[in-house]
Amino acid sequence: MPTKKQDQQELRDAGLKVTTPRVKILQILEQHQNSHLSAEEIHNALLLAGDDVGLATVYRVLTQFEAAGLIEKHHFTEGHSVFELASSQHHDHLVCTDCGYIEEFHDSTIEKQQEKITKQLGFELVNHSHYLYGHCTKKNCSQKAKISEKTEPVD
Amino acid sequence: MPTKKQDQQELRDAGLKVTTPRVKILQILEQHQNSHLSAEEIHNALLLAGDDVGLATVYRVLTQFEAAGLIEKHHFTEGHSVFELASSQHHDHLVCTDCGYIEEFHDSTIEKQQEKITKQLGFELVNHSHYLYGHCTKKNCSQKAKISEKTEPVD
DNA sequence: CTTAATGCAAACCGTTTGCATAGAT
DNA sequence: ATCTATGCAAACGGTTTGCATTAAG
Repeated sequence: MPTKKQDQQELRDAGLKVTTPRVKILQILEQHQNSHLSAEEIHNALLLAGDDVGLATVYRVLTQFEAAGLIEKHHFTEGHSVFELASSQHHDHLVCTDCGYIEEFHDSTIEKQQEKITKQLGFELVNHSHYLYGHCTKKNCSQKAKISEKTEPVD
Repeated sequence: MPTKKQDQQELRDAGLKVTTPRVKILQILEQHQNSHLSAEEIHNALLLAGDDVGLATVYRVLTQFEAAGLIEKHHFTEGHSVFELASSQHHDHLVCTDCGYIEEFHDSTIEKQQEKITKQLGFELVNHSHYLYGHCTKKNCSQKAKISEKTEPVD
């Protein structure tokens, strides 16, 4: 986990002024390296930690972080953005539609195919978004599913 | 292009009552087979054709069509859904970030890799969403980009 | 005739923005 | 001291919903 000094330097390196909200938000993201947090979740985490940052500021800071390449924004589900610290190695996501569990993957075959397809169709590839949706086999998955099922009995 | 009778039968086969809005919307989608229309674009097309269907109905019908498997919903850009008639063969999309031009592609190597990855990580694959973003080389691409720039004076 | 579909307007919800104030350099 | 960042509340934009009305079977 980076120190506060390191965080401050990271912000400066990204061309951003060091402000309390920016440092706090960066810390939250670092403390949840393996999660994918929404703006509201980050906001709640800040409040829990006793840091009164406005939700609008959270959105503004996240936008700046993304522009600076510090974080990545994803859209696992429609109408809901989540964020994660940009990692050195690119990866895509596998999402369990029952419990929301996220697995990250990197597949060089797919990465190469994407380039190939794009070139073939006369495009220059810049970006991609690739999500796989399915059912995971974690032992606590069905439990979670039951809890979140509001409508019907599971069997 | 299917006849009105065929459209009506298609609706019945999908388990939907035959109503004017549903037939009209199905027709719009058929007339734009190669496009990817937003709810609002469909609504405008209806109005242009002299059919007064409410926007709320357009959304409701599209939701039903999707549930019935008649159409697919896509999210090329955040906060904006587009729809296309479900085609017999699965495909993914390549999007030009300059002019919005969409190219469809199917790649069996990628499809297989997806299954492989999913299985390997202990998931059962149900769905995926895969968008490639880049610059196309159509001769009218840059023009279109200029036209769609809202920031500059039009005259 | 009964039940489901539509139109309208209001609600929704995640996100953005205007403006006055606080804070960083 | 200057200029940018923040907080708040209000606006936004695509989508959904409640309710009275209309149309399908």
